[in-house]
Amino acid sequence: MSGSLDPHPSAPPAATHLDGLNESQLEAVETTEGPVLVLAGAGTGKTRVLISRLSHILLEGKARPMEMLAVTFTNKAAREMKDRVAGLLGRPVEGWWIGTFHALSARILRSHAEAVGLRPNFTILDTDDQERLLKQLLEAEDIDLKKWPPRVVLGVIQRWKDRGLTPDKVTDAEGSEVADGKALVLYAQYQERLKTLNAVDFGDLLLLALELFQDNAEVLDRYQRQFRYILVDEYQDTNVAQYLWLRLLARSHSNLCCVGDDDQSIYSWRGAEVGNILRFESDFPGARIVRLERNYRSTPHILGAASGLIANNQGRLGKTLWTEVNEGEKVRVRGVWDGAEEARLVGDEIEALHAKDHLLDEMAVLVRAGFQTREFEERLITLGVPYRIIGGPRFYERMEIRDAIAYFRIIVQPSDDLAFERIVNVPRRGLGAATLQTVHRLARAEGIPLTQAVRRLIETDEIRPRARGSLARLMVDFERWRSLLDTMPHAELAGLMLDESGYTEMWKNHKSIEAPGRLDNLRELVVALAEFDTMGGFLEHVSLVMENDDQTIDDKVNLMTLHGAKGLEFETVFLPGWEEGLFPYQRALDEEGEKGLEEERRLAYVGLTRARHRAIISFAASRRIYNQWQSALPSRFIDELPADCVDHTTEPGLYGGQGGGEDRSWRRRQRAVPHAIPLADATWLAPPSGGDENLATGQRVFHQKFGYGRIVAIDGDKAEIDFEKAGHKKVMTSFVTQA
DNA sequence: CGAACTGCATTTTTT
DNA sequence: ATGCAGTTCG
Repeated sequence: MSGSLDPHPSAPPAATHLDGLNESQLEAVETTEGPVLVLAGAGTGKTRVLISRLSHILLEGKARPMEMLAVTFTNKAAREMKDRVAGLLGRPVEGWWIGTFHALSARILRSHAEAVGLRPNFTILDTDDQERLLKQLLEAEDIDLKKWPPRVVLGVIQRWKDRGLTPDKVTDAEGSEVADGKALVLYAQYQERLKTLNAVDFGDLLLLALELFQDNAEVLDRYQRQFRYILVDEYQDTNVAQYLWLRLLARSHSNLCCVGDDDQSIYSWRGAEVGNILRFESDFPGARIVRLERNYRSTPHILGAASGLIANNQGRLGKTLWTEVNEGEKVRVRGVWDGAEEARLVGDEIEALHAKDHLLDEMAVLVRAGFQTREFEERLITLGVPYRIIGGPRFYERMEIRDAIAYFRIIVQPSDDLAFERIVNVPRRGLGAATLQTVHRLARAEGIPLTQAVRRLIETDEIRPRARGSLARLMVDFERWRSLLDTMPHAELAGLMLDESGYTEMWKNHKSIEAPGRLDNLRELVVALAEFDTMGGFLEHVSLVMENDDQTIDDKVNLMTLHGAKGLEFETVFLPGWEEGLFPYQRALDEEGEKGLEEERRLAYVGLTRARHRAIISFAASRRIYNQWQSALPSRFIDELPADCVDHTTEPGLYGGQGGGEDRSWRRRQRAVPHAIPLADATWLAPPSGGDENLATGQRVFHQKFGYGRIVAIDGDKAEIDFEKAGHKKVMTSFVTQA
């Protein structure tokens, strides 16, 4: 999925689906039979190949759309593929199987739910549900939640699932030190609970599909016959379960085309196995390997720097990227004193480029970790340069959306205990821990869903009359809503539920700056719902597909993590924070050793290869982390960049060096006397305080984050401001400008 | 039941 | 520093 931000400007437009492809691209497209591994280096036109290949198979009449399976990792990539094939063919493609591993698995499982012990309306749990469920199990096992937080144990279970291991396949020794040695028991219990809840988690989608194929020869046979051509994008990101899934489906004909780049494998921490791509040839005998090495994106210096860097990794399949372009700037490497100065440097460069009519959209600041964006945000706000942050919380992860969805879920699937627990006392219905415990006890004793337990309890006087009344009313509501499911349009029903339950009311009465936004989100949710045929279909969409769609097309600087930048490209890329400990990240080194280092290096490679014309790397001598000043050494990755591709300068005057190509005197000194400088005093280098000195009470001002407002009071460098949209806030005066 | 307090960690992220 | 989560107190 090459740059939704900029689709290959240098590749010539194609008149037909094969026009303009180079020799190896053509080979990748035309080798339709048998296993093919396309090693697609960064910027080598991978997306074009994918699109052309799919079109080619369709146009050659080798398969109908429904006989083609195209697997991606993200919904975004799937959508892009769909759209671009449609664009190439000049018509939408109906009925083909394109989607993420998870979405495709879910689709298959819905048709064969009974075969794996589920009912077809099974729920797909989100992370929040999973953690709450596991927490209950941990508590029941008397495990210290401080020592073993649910998310850690869940992580262990997920890694097992990534490797295709059901509880019966895990060796006892594994995870024996996790959760007092009970990790495996917990895993089994967890799976048990999911079955009872008629629910699956993301890992299960893969695992159960695998189980379905393995245990039901006729089902597997059916899908093997149906999917005559299989295409996989980002193969280096597949985990073991996904690999097994593919291998089963491709077994009969082996018309399997995997596209990927081992040098861009940056997701091992979430189960991806580079080994899958490295082993492709032996896994699929007779496989054809096609290397895409001609780069259409970057200048030779950028490519040279990236290639030189990645050459330090062992066990690569190996590619040599080349380009016909032969001019361009060297990669700039710049040392600065601290993070603030780094932000100033980047900000100034952005302003300078912008002044020369470069689009802000074409510039990106790529950081190792999310918290690093803050310094740049602050600087850009001060400069009044618009920016956007890519990444961050997703729509369906917001509290109000999850709550609303829990209401929908409990209607569609009465046994969804997790949904019930989530909203039983939201809004407040006077149902406290005591009441819920009674409900739980009965449900557990009888092995029945919570709602059913509630139904029984309200017939008795086991619970206090107040709570009993509340629960009775809630049950009546559920029943009524459920009865409307068939007759009322579900968007309407959704709105009705949110109103009648008091949920919208709750946010209307909530006096916080977020409340109006939350109500907006709820409205948006209901609108989105209207586009689906059924409530169930919508829930599937929400759990598998829904994403941030604030794809505003304003001209803004892009701030994101290196991970978030994969697949994108920009004219200018800033790569700050190249310091030992931060990048490569210390923790990756501690936890994964050499493997961790290599993945960090791949991350650096990904970062560099995002740039078309300009890459600017920077590092700071001292950085404040968790309010502690730490001195830092330049990243080892900087040393690994070939000297002739790089223009290494330091701040003139600051370090005694006069800039200029190979000046390393600054580094030598740092190495000689690390930690020698009392860094806590480094604040003298901070930017001159405050922006606008003319601010006064009553003044109307603008703030990048909060919008327009009026100053109520000024206290030193802080001002209290009543914002029109965001409410009352205390902000630094340097962040506001006169409106 | 809700507000205040304390302790704690604090990469990367998709489905 | 900061924010979050879990706990404790009123």
